[in-house]
Amino acid sequence: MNQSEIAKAFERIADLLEIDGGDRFRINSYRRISRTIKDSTEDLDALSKANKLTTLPGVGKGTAERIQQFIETGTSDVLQELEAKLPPGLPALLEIPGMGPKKVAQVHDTLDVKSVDELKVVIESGALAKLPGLGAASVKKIAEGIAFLESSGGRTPLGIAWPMAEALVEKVRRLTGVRRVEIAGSVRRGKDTIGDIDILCEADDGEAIIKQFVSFSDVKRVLASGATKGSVTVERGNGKELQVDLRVVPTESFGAALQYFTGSKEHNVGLREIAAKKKLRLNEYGLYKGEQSIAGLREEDIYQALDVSFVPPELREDRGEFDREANFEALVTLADIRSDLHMHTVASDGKNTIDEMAEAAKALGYEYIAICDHSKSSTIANGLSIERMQAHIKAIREANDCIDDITILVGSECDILPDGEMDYPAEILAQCDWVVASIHSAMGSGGKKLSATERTIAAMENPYVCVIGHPTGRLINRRKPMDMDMATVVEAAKRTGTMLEINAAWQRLDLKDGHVRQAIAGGVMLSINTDAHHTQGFEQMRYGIVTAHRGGAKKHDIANCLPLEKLQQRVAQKRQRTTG
DNA sequence: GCCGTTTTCGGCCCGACTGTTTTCAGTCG
Repeated sequence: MNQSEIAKAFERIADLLEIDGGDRFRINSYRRISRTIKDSTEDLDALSKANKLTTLPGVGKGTAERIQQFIETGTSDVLQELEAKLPPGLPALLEIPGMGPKKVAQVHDTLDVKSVDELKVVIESGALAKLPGLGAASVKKIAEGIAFLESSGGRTPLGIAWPMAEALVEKVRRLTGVRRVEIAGSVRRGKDTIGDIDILCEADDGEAIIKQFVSFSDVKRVLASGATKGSVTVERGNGKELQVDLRVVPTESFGAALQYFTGSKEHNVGLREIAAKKKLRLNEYGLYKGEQSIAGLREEDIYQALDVSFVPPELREDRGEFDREANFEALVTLADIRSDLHMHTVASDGKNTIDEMAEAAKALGYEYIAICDHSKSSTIANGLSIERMQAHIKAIREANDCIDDITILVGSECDILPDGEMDYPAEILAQCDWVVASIHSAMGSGGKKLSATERTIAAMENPYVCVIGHPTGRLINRRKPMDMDMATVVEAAKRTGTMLEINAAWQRLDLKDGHVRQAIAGGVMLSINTDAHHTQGFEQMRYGIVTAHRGGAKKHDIANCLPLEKLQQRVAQKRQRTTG
């Protein structure tokens, strides 16, 4: 059983235990353990063998034994007991808005409902509405919950949700009486996928604002409409719906409310525990000593009053951000970015010319860029044959000679072939200033071929390979990451002096946040690139930046924050080291 | 289940909303 499977197993234990009416603190403990395992960058197997599992926060003797059991046997006594008692489809019922553990247990115990489909049947037959404590309104809510679940299509990619949130913020900002509007929730935290959009608004007459909000033209359904909170769904494409919550608060609570509604829930629990230890109470209206508010106007004031560092939104996930020595001040910013080191032109599958890409990059204030068109094996992407590549190299050099104030580097996004060889011979790669090596084919390679990890390491051994492009190959909601041993990849990257890419395209965000953390901990340099296929593609840099933030990346961890000469030195160093 | 500069046992975050009740349990964030 791998790490993420074990994390899911603990989540399942928690779900089943909750339906079974178990102790809520014990349930909470299992959920916390699931998250700890999911987020852990340490190798669970190694920790287990070294008897060091209990060094993980929230993991005691009992859990350590259970983890060991999962690793060795793929299950555990606790899980087996619960699964023997409750049908496997029950936890899925918890996903339905309006259905909690108590109602799930109730429909199972009284109506023998074991799945979402069986729940639909008892809704239709009217049996559900006859249960004690469940009236027509509750049943309607559950039916709508099922409909929403089926139409929502899971979580929304950040690249869709963020622009939508910005557009909604602008609409709210124009309403009369609105003083301030901010995006909160997981969009503000820059998570790669979003459950719903949260917007916070400062105004006096909440009811009037909410009324206008729920009647916006793009609203499909109104879920709630009160004096301080409105909840609606909007279309997000393909007939899918996305929930949007708007909350209206007074000036003196805006900071506290922004902190509260930004979350994450786990971060907030941690912060409130810190408050409780100081005999203070923290809620969405402020930080209170008895009845007296001691902070609430600004978000920063809350953290300061609790004597912890102000935590950037992207790092509010209860992953150790309250540590005393945490230093968030130097996190990389968009202004630190001097270049984009992965982009395509019309030579392969891009939409713009070398000149157009360079001019657009210059307009963004970049100092240098690397043109990285596809190599010969990427035939679908119109990859360049050796002859075309030779001509392309010449064209890039000429374009560079004709433009001022920006340097255009000759680059290539060169395929890593199934046998681990590069798609171009050394003579071609040696003519490049910058080589991105990527896997585009045989991603689920099995049989005699090398594993994704082995292919990646083989590429890193090549002296001309500067960076591994979109290392895991995932496409959010569309393609799973390749089965890759990131600890081994990070170690090899460090050893060979190869960088790893944070591909900023919102469909990828690859490396993802946890891997970014892992790479930085391993002393590996990263490069945040947009993989732009047209000039507007450069705008995706911000998705890469927030992903880097979530991994705790500082300016000095990012290659494209370096002055050009420093970057060139690094490239030269690797060539010397591995060739010579 | 875990955990300890108030604790090795008794705690473990906070409030709003909703629906079905007549004082609150369940759900949600």
